[in-house]
Amino acid sequence: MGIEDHVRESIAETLAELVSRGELRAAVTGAKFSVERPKRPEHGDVATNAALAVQKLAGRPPRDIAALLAERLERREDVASVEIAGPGFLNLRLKAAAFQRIAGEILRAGSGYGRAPAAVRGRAMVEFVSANPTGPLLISHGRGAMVGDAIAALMEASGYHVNREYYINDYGNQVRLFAQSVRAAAKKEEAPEGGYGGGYVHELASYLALNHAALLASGDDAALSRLAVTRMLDGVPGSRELGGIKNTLAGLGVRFDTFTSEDSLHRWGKVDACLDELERAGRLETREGAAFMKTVEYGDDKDRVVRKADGNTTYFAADIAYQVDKFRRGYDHLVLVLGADHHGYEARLRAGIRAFGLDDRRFEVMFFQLVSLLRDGKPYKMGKRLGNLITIDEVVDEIDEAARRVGAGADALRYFYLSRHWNVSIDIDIELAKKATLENPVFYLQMGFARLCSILRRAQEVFGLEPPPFSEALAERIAHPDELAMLAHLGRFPALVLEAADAREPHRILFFLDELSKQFQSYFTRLKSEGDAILPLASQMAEPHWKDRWDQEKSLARLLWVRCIHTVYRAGLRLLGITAVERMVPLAARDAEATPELSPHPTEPDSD
RNA sequence: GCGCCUGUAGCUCAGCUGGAUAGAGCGGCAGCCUUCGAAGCUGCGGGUCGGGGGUUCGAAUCCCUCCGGGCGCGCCA
Repeated sequence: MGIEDHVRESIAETLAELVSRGELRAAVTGAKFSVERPKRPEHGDVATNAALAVQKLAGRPPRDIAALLAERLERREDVASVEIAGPGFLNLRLKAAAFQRIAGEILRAGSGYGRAPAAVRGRAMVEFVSANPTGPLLISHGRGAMVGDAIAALMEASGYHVNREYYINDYGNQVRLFAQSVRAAAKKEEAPEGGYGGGYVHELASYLALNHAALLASGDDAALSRLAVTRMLDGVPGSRELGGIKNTLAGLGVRFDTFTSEDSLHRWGKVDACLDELERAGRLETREGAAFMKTVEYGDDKDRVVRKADGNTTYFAADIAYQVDKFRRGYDHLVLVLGADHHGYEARLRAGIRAFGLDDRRFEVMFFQLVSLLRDGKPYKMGKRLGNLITIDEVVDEIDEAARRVGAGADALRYFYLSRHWNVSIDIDIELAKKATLENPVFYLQMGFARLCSILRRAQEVFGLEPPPFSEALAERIAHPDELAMLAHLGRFPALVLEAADAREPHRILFFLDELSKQFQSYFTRLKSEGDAILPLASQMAEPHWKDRWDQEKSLARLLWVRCIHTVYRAGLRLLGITAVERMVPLAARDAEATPELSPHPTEPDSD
């Protein structure tokens, strides 16, 4: 439990005491109030508006209530002093023990710190990406992938059982057109009207010409489109340009539990069954030969066609069948991550769900805004493979190469995609993402973690010291104001994970880590300017009898504290899916021309 | 025209679901540091929170209205 939660509990108890003594009305016990770490140090370690928040329920002036609360709070174990400020704020100063206790909580929980017990909040499905399998993943799909994955991870950490699903749009006109485009390319003909062009179509065509010539010649569109879709998803052997959507996603660290095919919904008769059900319920109406679903009755702005005059069902019909099927598969909660250009869909989907008597409060749609790429502040221009469209693979490869690390591109994209709320549009500058300098926030964040690792490594290698287990005696030596402030920050992590999960806002975790990183850097510099250090410096060890002057207990206490930061830092990075790099590439090696090949950097096993 | 998103420092964005003198990064200026790991640290300057009205002890946050930007409004998927 973080500092704020402890204090909140104390205040709630104190309010209850005051009620039982007849000082306040009973109504105040349920009141909401804020407890926060104030921005200004003169407002104490924690501040609360409790007296202001309950004034109406109590029917007394806030400063009177504040005085009652202050008098009693001051007697509590962790509280050093209480001050009444302004209209009735309470500013509390806490004893060091309140902060030190957090270290014990972190070390006891280890890598599970901040995670709720598994699967206590029910089953959720997060559907994301679901890009048409008629082309490689583009840069804007990447945002959906990262946002969806991070939201799924957050929901898991907050106690949901989460299933990650990709819906494959492998039915209907688009895939038929795709197959026809591939066949045309194989014959060196123009793509059909509204069909697909681009280098990858030709590459796929020549692969099929070599390996499936008969099928190409057959005129069997259905079989050809099934094969073409499979190759788009799984890739064409030996082709980087057609590496496959699933491999692109794997390279981004995004894994799906299930892939559901639209075509299979049709084959299993789920779409027809869904329409029959609507028909029987009187939700359909035939107009000019087409079947309309009366979605207006459920809040849509116009009725929608579900079966066209030619007898074919629409995409919308399949989508309703799909959402309903998700609920029937037993999910309590559906999350759908879509690009902003799909927002027109929400009302009709919601209407469809309600038409089936399902509670659409259990259906959530998140529309992420679009992404544009820059190079040195100017619009990105690269290969003409897809005209102006940029694939994720291209960008990932370029960053991996610059950093000489497989995974660097994925980390950079994760960072930039998750560093902003998903409802604002973003620009990503690929030149910035490639830099190994302070300007690049991804580098800063990963370096911060590597430095913590390095301190722990040095402790072990030079001094044979492991971070010790938690003990109160040792924790009492964690006394530097910056150290205590950082413990308070770390203690907020579990509550933050819950807040971020419930708000579906991964960027909060990222901001937390940036702040953590900055705090440590600031501490580290300050410590040095105070002539202090976590471990003896090389210059000190050069002096005779240096060991006699070394306060080893203090070093141990600080190692314990560093271990806490390390634990939370790693947990945060893992939630975001950013690699916790234990050692950065040495600059010398980076500059050397001798090591052109890319290799993943060895990381130590997770020992939290 | 209607619907969704959005407008906060020169730029890019946070702002803990209504709290105190609105924050961070980058950029600018002034000092300091030269390393337990290389991202340095500290301070300063920078704001009608798009405009106007309302709700209340209190509004960047909630409501109304106007203005600007993005996206969407197919018997396409």
